[in-house]
Amino acid sequence: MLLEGFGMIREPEFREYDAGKVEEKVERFWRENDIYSKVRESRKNGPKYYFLDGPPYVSGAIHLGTAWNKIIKDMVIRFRTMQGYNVRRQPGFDMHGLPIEVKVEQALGLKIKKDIEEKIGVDEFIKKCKEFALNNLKVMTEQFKMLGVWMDWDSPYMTIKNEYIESAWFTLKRAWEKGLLEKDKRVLHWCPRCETALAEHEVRGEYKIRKDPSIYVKFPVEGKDREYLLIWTTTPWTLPANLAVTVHPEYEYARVRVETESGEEHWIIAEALVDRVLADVGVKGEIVETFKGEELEGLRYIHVLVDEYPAQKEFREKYEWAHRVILGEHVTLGEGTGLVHTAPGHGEEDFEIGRKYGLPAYSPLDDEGRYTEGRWRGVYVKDADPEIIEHLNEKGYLVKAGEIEHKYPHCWRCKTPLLFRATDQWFLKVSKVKDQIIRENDEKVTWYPDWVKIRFDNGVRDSGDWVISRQRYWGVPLPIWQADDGEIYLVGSFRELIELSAAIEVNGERIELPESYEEKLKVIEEKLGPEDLHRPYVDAFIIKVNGKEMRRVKDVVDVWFDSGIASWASLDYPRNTELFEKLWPADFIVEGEDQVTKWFYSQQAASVIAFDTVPYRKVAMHGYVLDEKGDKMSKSLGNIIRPEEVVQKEGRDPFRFYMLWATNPWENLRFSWKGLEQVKRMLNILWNVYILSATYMSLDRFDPTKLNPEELPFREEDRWILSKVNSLVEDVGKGIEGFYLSRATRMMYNFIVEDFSRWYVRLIRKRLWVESDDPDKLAAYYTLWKVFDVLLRLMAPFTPYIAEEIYQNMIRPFSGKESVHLEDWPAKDEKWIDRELEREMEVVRKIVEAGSSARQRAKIKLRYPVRQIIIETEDETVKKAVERLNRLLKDQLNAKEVRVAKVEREMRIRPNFAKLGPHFKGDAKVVAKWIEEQGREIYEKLMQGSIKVVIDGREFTIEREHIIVEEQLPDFLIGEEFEHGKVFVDKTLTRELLMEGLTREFVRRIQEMRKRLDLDVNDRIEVTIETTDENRELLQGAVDYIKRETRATEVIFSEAKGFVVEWPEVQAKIGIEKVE
RNA sequence: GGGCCCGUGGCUCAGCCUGGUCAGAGCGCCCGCCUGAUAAGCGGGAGGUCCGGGGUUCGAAGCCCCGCGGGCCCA
Repeated sequence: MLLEGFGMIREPEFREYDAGKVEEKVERFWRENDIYSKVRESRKNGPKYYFLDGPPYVSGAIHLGTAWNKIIKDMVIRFRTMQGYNVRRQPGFDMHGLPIEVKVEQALGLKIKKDIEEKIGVDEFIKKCKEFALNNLKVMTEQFKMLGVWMDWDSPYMTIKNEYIESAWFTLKRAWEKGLLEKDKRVLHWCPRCETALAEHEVRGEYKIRKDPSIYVKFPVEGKDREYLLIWTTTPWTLPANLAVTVHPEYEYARVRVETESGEEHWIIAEALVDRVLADVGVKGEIVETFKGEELEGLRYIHVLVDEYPAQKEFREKYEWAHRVILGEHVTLGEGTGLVHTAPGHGEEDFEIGRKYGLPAYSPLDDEGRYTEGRWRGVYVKDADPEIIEHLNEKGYLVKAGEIEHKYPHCWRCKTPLLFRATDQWFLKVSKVKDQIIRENDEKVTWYPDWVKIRFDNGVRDSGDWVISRQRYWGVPLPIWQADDGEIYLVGSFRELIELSAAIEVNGERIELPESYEEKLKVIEEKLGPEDLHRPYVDAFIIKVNGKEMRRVKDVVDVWFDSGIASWASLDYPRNTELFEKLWPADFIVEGEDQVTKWFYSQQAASVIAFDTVPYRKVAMHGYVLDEKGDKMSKSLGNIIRPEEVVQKEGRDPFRFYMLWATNPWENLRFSWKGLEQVKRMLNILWNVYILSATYMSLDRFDPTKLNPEELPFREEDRWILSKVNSLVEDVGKGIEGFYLSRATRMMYNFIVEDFSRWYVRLIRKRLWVESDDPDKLAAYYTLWKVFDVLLRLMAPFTPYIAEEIYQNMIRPFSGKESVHLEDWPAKDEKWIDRELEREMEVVRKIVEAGSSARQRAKIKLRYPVRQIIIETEDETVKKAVERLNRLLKDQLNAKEVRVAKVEREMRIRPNFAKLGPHFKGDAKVVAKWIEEQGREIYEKLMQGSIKVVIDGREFTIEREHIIVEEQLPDFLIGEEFEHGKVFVDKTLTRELLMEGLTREFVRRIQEMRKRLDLDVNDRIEVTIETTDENRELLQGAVDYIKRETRATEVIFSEAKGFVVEWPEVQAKIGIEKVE
């Protein structure tokens, strides 16, 4: 049975490119035919390619940045798949953490942390968090699908799964066994309202302008009369915890004699800041002496609140370095006095430097930010600020109190100003494996672009230990069990937990567990429920190790640790080992630039701790998406553009291509609707070429499989575009491989617009109009078809929909593949590549461009032929091009003749600096000046060979290339320069040329009129023309031609009849009438 | 304060690694062309201190140094 329309190209379904319609249709096709599964299946036996998705946080909505990220990933995945790899393409989601807790708290109307345990209960709270996370995952999945991203959406990795949490436990246990997990005291951001430590990343971006006190305080130097260290601070409340003053060892410091209200005093200030500080506090003074900061080390001062804080007395006695000047490189001269008030319990740098000098991290605050001792005991620290200032004033230590507006970190959730506070936390001792991380990274990881590696290494070098404990609920529970005597045990798996468990505590009731594993499990399931490694389930377990009972430390793990272990946790390792052994490490990851010191880092840190090596081989970085003006998109600016909006307005393909085209991927992308418009136009042009091709091919029932390309009479332009498309294969491949994505897309863009549509189609148009099965036409068809065959495969990873739609009609009938996405990535076909031809065609285009420009200046429309066009050139390629591609030149320039020749003319001689420079070096200017003074005779001499001249008493040899010749043209020529010479258009209009041009003017207008009447191509007409005698005379000889071209039975010069249009441009009235 | 990146016509970006072809493209603007892809397509033109200042060089958008502005990260 013969199926109509099967096995051949059909009339396209949509005449116009409507991205939405095309995409909807293709989406349906994929779904109904299960193309995605077929693609996966088809590469099942290919070499492994482990792509690892950086898990987006399940915040609920993706933004343009997330979209960009996934678009890049999808493009790479599709590309690698077409290359034959069996790509792991599992998406992931980051689902734990404080952001979700906060959302849930808000939804439940909880105000403070205690509410969670007291009002709702941890169990219920966790349930809600989980619900929330899963729900957002669903929403986001739909959004990603909407972008045409082909990943395994049915089986994403989720950080909340038991297997995943167990993987975290395993990793932490490894760390413990290697001595890389420790409990320690650290200074961290602390929210006094939420009552938890906050991670760095939670504080990031939460620095808000705030008014704070700005005070200068003088610390009396011990044993000196009226001599003080001058310090400046914006946090008076930290003064009770002051333990030292830090100066920079290298800076110059000055002892300044000042006149105060209470008399003459000496202040110590950084020399560079003396003027500014004195002006600021409004005191006159002069420098008495200067010295290096290091000379101040050890100088003791009297603590200004020592009476109010008795603990300070003890410190003074117990610690050698308490209340002394110490040295620190972190001191700057940007603000303050160059002497930094140092409270190790309240500042990160203070803590570090304090530790170096053996000072305690004194931090007399409770969880809610109130002093636990001293004069202001029970007072919230920020409330104490004014009281402390007043008190210092009374004691005479206050030099000046003012206010300052500066950036200060706030809790992103409740907007409370954060405090720095020393607390006990758990750390991964990354500092011990830093060198190993850098070594492994340098050895095994390729970075795109390469300089990101430098940024990364610097980041690693600067990083400290990793605080992984959080005093919260929704996270991986820290698998640390502790006995009353402090002994610690790390549980590495669920099984181990069960094995070690002695009892569980449910609702305050202790239930002893039986001995055997199976029985235990049964009891646990009965009393506690099925395995769920979250709180509060795990909190219930009391384990017995070394004969001691242990309970879990209540903390959860920093959510960044979750994603850090993704490369093995997503493979369910170690609960299942198969995938891990097959796939690990990941071949490729790609994320935004903020991840350099986050996910790129957390992964390497966790991996080196667990496996002594890094978990990925190739890593690429992309930038941020900004708005058109370069501003960040934010709610407050109201400039947010949602991906859905873009997809809906412009379509998925334009969006995708645009995002991979707009800028180098590692730079920030300024999202612009106009740019998107441009990409759409490109796709529209491609579509038009498709419509054109498919329309003709379907009419002719073109079948490339019935042709033998060896026998087709390809013309130069055919061979040229085939060469070009094969070169494109190479360029695009290289672009993707090197992560020069915009290079790849720009190459494609350029090919489609410039080469394929603007040039190739333009050149072959007339060949397509031939009606019979002309081999010349078939060669053009075949060429068009072949270009599509290659081009569509190149485009498939970028614009999967339009590529598919065109493929289905143009290629599938002959390829035996159901989808373009089942095709292999094209291989460059060397035998088609002809660089010489490409160069020559380039020359032709330049000549046509220059010729058109000359024509335009001569005011000769393209419709009017010109007698001749002369190319003047020395370039061999140009000469060959003009010869070989003469037909094209004549055709495109509408010239009777195109040839290479010399044009006689007047000359002016100028020096050629580009050549003079390298030859004469320092003397170039002298020689140039000399040349400028010469006339045309030097040119003639140089045509004979080099000449020797003496300038300023020195001899120089001058060559032809050292001069540039400018010329005066004969009047009938009009010239235009191009890259390798000049193009001259002969303006001479003969009667014949005029006749031809005018005839075409009339034909065109008659055609236009036919179209306005909506006549069928086969309808015959009668033409009547009223025009000037001159025109009539010219047209008389072309009547037959006009009749043929316009399908007219008669062309009569008389009163215009029927449908009449006046054409003032050609001084004529034309009438046409349909002949029945 | 430190590290890395970016700064080219009104706008978005190429070019910079491998110094010399008058500094390129698209959008926008102005002027034309084409009309058998046509509510599309094409050509031409105007428009630039290549962030600023030094330096290297016969010659710098490009290499080096110092600034300025922006981004990310770290302090």
